[in-house]
Formats: sequence, C-alpha cells, structure tokens
Amino acid sequence: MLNITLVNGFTLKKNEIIIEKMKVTIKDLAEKAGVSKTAVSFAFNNPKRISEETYKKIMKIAKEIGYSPDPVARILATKQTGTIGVLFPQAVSEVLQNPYISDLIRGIGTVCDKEGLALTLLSPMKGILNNTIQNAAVDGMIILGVDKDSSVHSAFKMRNMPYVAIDAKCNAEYINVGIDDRSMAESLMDVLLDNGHEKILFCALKPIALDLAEPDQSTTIDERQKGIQDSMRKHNLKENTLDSYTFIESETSFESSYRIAKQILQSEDRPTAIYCMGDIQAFGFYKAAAELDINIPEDLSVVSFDDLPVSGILYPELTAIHQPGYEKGVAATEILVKRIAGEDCKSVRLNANIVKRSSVAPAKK
Amino acid sequence: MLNITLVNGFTLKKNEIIIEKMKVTIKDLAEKAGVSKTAVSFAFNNPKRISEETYKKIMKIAKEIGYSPDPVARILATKQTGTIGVLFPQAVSEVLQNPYISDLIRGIGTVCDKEGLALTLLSPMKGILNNTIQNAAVDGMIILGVDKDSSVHSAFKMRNMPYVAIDAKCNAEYINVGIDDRSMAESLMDVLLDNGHEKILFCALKPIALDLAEPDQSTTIDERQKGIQDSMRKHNLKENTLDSYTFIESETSFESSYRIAKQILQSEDRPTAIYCMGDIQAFGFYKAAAELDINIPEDLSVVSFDDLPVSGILYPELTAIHQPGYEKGVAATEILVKRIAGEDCKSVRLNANIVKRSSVAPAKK
DNA sequence: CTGTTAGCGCATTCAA
DNA sequence: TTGAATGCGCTAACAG
Repeated sequence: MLNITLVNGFTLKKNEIIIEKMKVTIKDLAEKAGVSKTAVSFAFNNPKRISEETYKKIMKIAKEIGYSPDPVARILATKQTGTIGVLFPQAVSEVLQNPYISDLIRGIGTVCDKEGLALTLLSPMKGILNNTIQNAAVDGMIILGVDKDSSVHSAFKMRNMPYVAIDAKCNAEYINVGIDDRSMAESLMDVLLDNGHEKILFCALKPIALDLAEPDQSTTIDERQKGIQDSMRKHNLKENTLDSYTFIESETSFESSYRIAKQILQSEDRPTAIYCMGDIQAFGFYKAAAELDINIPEDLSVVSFDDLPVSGILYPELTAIHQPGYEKGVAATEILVKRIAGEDCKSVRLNANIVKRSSVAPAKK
Repeated sequence: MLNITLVNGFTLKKNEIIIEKMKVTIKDLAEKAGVSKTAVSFAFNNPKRISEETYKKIMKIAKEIGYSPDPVARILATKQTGTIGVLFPQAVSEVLQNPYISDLIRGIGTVCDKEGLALTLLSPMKGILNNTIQNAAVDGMIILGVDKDSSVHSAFKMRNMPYVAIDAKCNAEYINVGIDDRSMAESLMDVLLDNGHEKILFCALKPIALDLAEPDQSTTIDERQKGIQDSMRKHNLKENTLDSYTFIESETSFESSYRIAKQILQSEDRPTAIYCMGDIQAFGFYKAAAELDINIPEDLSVVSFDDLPVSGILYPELTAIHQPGYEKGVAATEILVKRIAGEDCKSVRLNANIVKRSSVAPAKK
C-alpha cells in the first residue's frame, strides 16, 4: 500500500478514502527539538540523565505535536509488557457467571493496580489453551482451574514464563495458592452428618471439558471428595455409602443452578440436605425452595463453599466454608510479581474456616 | 550486562546466579531449517504461500527447538495487538464489586472470544485516566462511566484510537451504547407514586472522583433524575418536592449498601419506599429489612435498576428496570471491532423494560 | 513460489 | 551531559 506523506503530517492511503493521522514518533520529536532520539527517550524514562533545560524543551514540543511513546515499541525494547494475564479454562462469558471468580479477579486487580500492571483476561484460543499460553503478550500468568493437564505446564516452560496457579495441587512442581479443601470439606460434611442427614445431594460445578483426551476434573473436587469420605468414616458410615448419595453437576450460573434445584426439589424422594460446591448453587436452591414452599432449614438444610460477600443476602444465613477468594487473588498476584522479578517463591495455603449459621437443621425422621 | 552465550543455548548473566533459557528466534529456526526468515514467517502466518514440503520441515524443526513467534515482536510489525481494553474510572477492585459490571464484561468477553481478541482491564494509572489511554497496548477501548471529561476524548483522538462508551451520552460526538434511562426512570417512579408513596429514598451509586477539577457525575444519573421529575410532574407534584426526598449515595458493594440500609431503616422517620439505582443496593436493603423485621413490600417497597440474573434470588421478587447489561457489552464490542476495522458506526440505544413484580405495595397511611 | 531487504519505534551501550 | 549506532524479533513489500 502506497502512503503519500502530506506536509501537514497526514497520510493518504491508496484505495482508501480515510485520511488518518500519522503517528508522530520519537524521531519527529527529536528533529523538531533539535536533539537526538536518545535525549527524548531519557526525557520520558530517566529525566535525571539530561539537563533540566533540554527536558523542558522536549516536553514542551512533545505536547505541541502530540507525542507520547508507542507502548508496543517500548515493550519490544524493554522486554516487559507491564501486564499479567489470568488464564481461564473456559470462555470469559462462562466463567464470569460465577461471582467467586469476580472475587478472585478483584484480588488480582488490587495488586495490579498497586503495581501499575494491566490485567488481561485470557481464555483458550480456538479451544486450545496452549495457543493462548504461547501467544499472549504478558509478563506472567495466573491460571485458574487447570490442574491435571501437564501440557499446560510444559507450554509455560517453553515460553519461560512465570505463572502461579489458584486452586490447583499444592504439592505440585508449580506454585499454587489455595486452601485445605480436604479438611474444610470434611468439616462441612460433619455438620450435615451430625444433624442426622442421610439423604444428601452433592452439587458440584461442571467439570471443564478442555482440549484434553479425558475430561479434566479439578483436584479441588478430588480433595473435597476425600474430605467428605473422611467425615463419613468418622461417622461410621461405610465409604461406599457415598454411592447412594446423589452427585450432580451444574453450570456456574444462577439460572442453571435454579433450574436444576427446582427439578430436584420437586422429585418424590428429595434430599433433606444439599451440599453445594459454590454459593452460586446455593442461590439456586434458595430460590427454588422459596417457590416450592420448602422451608430452609426445617425442610431442607443447605451448606456451601465460598461464603462470598454477596451471599450475605441469603436468608436464613448460609452455613458455609468461608473461602478467601479475594485474598487468593492478592496472594497469587503478589507471588507472580515476585517471580517475574526473578525471586523464588513457594506455594501458599491460605486459611479458610467454617461459618455455622442457620441454614442447617436436624433431619426430619 | 554481559551475556555469555553457552554452547547449549543458555545464557549466563553477569552478577546473577540465574541461568536462563535463551529465547529461540525466527532466525535460529531459519538457519537450522536452511530457509529464510520469511519462509518461517509464512509457515506460521500464511502456510499457503510456501510449499507443503518446506512447511513440514519448518514445523518439525520448530517443535524440536521449541520455537514459537514472539507475540510482542509480531505486534510491533503488524501494528495489531489483538486485544481490546475496558477502561474503568476506578480501581478494578472497586468496580468489580458491582455485579452489573461483571455482566457487562461477560458481554464484552463473548465477542472477544468470538473474534479471538484478548481483553484487558484498565484503570487509571497513578490516578490519571489519560495516562492509561496513552500507554495501553490495545487496538481499541470500551469506556465505562466516563462522560463529562472531554480530555478523555481528546486523549483518544491524539492516539487515534477507536473507542466506544457504555452508559454515557447518546447525543455526543463519540459512540455510545445505552438505554433510555430517562423514560425508564420515569416508569419506575410511576410505580412508586401510583402506590401513594411520599417518603421515598433514592439510592445512587457514589459518583466517581477522578482527576477532574469538579467531581464527575455520570449522565446516567442526570437522565434518571430528569425521568423522576417527569413522573412527578405527571403526578402533579411540584418538581422541587424532590428536595424533600432523600438522596443518598453508596459504594457499589453489597456490604456498603447493607450498612447504609441498616442505618436508614432504623431511623425514626424512615422512608416507605426505596428507589435504587442498582440491584446491588437493593440487596443491601433486603438484608437490612429482614434483620429489622421490616416486611417487603408491606412495610417497605423497593424498586431498582438492573434486574441482574443473580437478583432472581431476592424474595419477594424485585420490581425493576430490566437492564440489558450483557447485551450492552456485546453491542459495544461489536461496534468497537468494526471501528477498528475502519468501518463507520453509530450510537446504539438498546431496549430496556420495566418488570413489575412483588416488591411494591401501597404506602401505609 | 521463494528469498532478500528494509523497516516497525523504541531503549540502550558506548564513545564523544 | 549528549548523540550515533545497534538490536529487539518479526512482517511484508518487493524482486528474483
């Protein structure tokens, strides 16, 4: 394409009616100011290196002609993008339906703001996670809900890119930020079993089908299942009793949870207690129960993981594992920033705790 | 810094104990494969341009030595970052407390996924919005809640960067995606006035104090105020009666809304109706009311803007303006993509509608 | 169909 | 304190 440079600094593109403003570069500014490109560069990045006088002159002319350094060129030269990525295993539109994720991102965003970093939301390109890992222009990544796919980890290694996982394995070769899902799951199950519940429905988040041979199941769920079994053993229930419990999966949206809840609560032989893997699911059951005139907790006990701020809206108040979502985001990002700076870091296990409130009552006989 | 290149492709940095893997570049691959850099470039970007045979050879060696094109260098050369930014007037950690924003981002993310674009969350750098506009490495931006600050618009012009606003002015010189806030606000007020309410509390979102001389007040609120006055006029209330109504502001978090709600509902002379500018605030009032044994709608009517999916959890169901948050995000991003491609576009006004449910009852005398 | 060549815009080393 | 020269890794116009 032929560019005709006009005197007034505009460019006329052949075959296009558009007249677009030409980018004013460091060279233009240097010429107009009668200094070298280096001087201009210093003016913007390291003013101490040049005299007060030339600094002022450069800045004055910069304003006049509307110059500011091109971010991309600067990135190429410095090898620093000044942004970190959050890698989701699913489309952004899916993932953001879960308020827990918002909480996580809030935490990540807090540190980014503090560090002057931008935050980019990344999801699989053409369904392939590794494409994204290879092509994202970021200094480091935080990965969510990706555990067992080791190709992910080697992709990071190939790019030599620092990354930190949230809610993945804690004993793995990468850095993870999480809680003790197993023992927390146990405590939550204890509450139900102590109250004599026998017909319990477990409501998990739908496992994510990636570009993997076998559909991935997050280790978070694995750990929680172990915790649930720990509790059963403690209560002298055979482990395989778990099979007689119902285990369902739902999407991570309120509407989907609600739909499933409605269906379940209308069944003949409905459970007396619901064990949710996320508040968003408890939302669905609360709504469905209200509509069906099923009282919580008299007719139905509900417990859940997360205890998000916004879940305070639920009435009666939810018995739940208080999950430090925001703090997870903060911790993971702080670690990532250190790793980008070349420091060594270790996995972190954050504290969680059970909050017993009024959504559980003894099972009716 | 002195780099000693070792035979095995590792670099040893002086004064550092770190041994880091050296980046393998297009040049390395071209040499190893015995072809030109161009051939390699085509192999990755436009395979049809080279023979099947060389393509295979290149890709094979690429895998062996672990080559993949550097995203930043590619961006510099193509002048396309492949990412769009969402510019918030506040820190990400603030803004994400409002589920309405998540809804917006979901919509934006949907189009980004479809188009293969990354999405970066941008907030003011060092408190200055224009810094961010100047330095972000994106192809275009969507701006939220920034209206009256014309310096923002000239900053975009200076960078020659396409942008689209959400919830800003519709008759402005830039492209906006929004709803008819004025008439919607009127309908909502009608409901309250028709039910005989006279002590109404208006609950707005706290205006955003930017780096502006005068604190900005979003035009959304302006429009809604006009709508409210329209309704009052229609009901033969003097406009200045509005002054006798209470008008408060809250942060956009559930906790903040709840705190304020609790305070207000405990006052001697509490309002009989609450008019919320966002669901998140209605959440706060529902919770506070439940705790204070104030029944909705018998003792307190509540109406709101947004009607988010997750607000379905509220009981009794909320009378609200159904706001197409997700759709706004989609529409704005579709327009932005077109603008980046050089197409001309116009502002869009999306449909909203009032959903009358059970959170309103006649005022008690 | 393939390869050569010339930038993209900036930061930075080194010499002046 | 300043400036000339070089390179970052890639793409794309152009010539072969």
